[in-house]
Amino acid sequence: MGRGKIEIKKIENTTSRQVTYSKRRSGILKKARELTVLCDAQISIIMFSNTNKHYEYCSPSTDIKSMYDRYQQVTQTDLWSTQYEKMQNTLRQLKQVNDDLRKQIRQRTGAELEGLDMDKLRDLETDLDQSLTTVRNRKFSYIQTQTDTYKKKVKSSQEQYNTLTHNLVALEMKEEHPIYGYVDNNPSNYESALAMANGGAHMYGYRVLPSQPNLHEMGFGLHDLRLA
Amino acid sequence: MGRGKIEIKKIENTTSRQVTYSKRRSGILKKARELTVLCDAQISIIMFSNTNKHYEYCSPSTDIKSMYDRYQQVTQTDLWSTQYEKMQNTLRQLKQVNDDLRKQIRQRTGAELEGLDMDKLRDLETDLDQSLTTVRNRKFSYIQTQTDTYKKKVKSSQEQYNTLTHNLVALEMKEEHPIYGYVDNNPSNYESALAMANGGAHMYGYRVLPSQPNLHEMGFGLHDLRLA
DNA sequence: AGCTATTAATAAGT
DNA sequence: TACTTATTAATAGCT
Repeated sequence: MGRGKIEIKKIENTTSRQVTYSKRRSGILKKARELTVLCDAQISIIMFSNTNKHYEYCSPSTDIKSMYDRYQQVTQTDLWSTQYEKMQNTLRQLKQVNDDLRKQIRQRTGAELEGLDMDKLRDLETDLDQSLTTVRNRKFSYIQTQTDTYKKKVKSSQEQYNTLTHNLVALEMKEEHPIYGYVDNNPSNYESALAMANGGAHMYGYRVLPSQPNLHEMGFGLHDLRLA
Repeated sequence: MGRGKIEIKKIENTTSRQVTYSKRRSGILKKARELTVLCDAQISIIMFSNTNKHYEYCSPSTDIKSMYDRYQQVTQTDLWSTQYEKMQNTLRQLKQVNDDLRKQIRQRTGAELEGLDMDKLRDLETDLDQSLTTVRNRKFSYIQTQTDTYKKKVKSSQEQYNTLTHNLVALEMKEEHPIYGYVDNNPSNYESALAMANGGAHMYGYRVLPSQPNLHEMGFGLHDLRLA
């Protein structure tokens, strides 16, 4: 079809090749469009010229990715969709686990108890009770640690104070003319300094709960918070 | 090009459509082959007929997947990798959330408390305490419902018993020759029958916990389990 | 699946 | 790149 018959082999003349590429390319795309309409088919075409320009056609009722996915499904070549579906499964499972965990938490906060029978309610109660005990123990152990730390800090502070005072006195004695007036070498404000260092009871985040039966047993009642 | 010109619209006659599909399909594939050779191009074609049969063409120097990969590189459209990466992100996030939820649960059971400061410990304690109260309330409400049900069952049973006894007596009176001996029309074993129906305290899954301060406040102490 | 009249595509030229 | 046209190729309708 043309002014002469041509042999089907690579056109060596670059210009001719490009012209032919352009013409025949639009020819194919037109044919593809026509076939799509005439026969209700779905066609995806991707073309690269040897100059790396690309052209494509895809039937309007679909898109390139769908065509490729569908192709893989049909041909069982499964280059990508297995992995894709595996991921989707994992995703579904993770979401399920997520929901389960959330429900567990909700039940642990006392919500959604409707589905639980007596045995499960009892187990949950026991569990929560034990957990509460553990958390309380932890809290009091935390308080004790903090208390010990503050005790040490106060002691260290007093030692430092004593040393400084001692040195100051020694210095004054040596220079034989006191610079500063009277210095309280054995301060009676020890107790109040201690209280400040402790920062008051609120520093331990202590809060009176409706029921704290362990408070006494643990030996950490409010009156015990003062340092020995 | 044919015995007559045709309009480009869907061919309604199924046979004609399939014939035309077949002819034009091979036409396109031939054109694609020719273009590949003539112009040193690379072409990938995937076609689906409306009967779901698929045909493809791909230039011999490449393959379909490469073509689609190259296409998405060139067009920056990222056919699948965006989706793929999105999924991987979602997956990572879900895993993280699950881990967090698990940690939350572990902390609610009193484990892994090391990272919590005083404020958080106190909050957790308060929370657990409230949850425990809720679960206990639920348990006791469960017990009450069960108790009510049993009460009704026992009453209904007694009414039935009364009716039967009454009928039996009436029957005996009518026939004037008692078949069975003395019948307890007003049984004194009501209380014990009730106890049996209750199945004893263990039926409620009642268990004495180390501390149950709410037991009394709720008015459902052990001594209250007997039916009024 | 073939046949062939007819239309469509296109090679070469402008 | 676009238009023209002689020529070949594709194919519609038929068998």
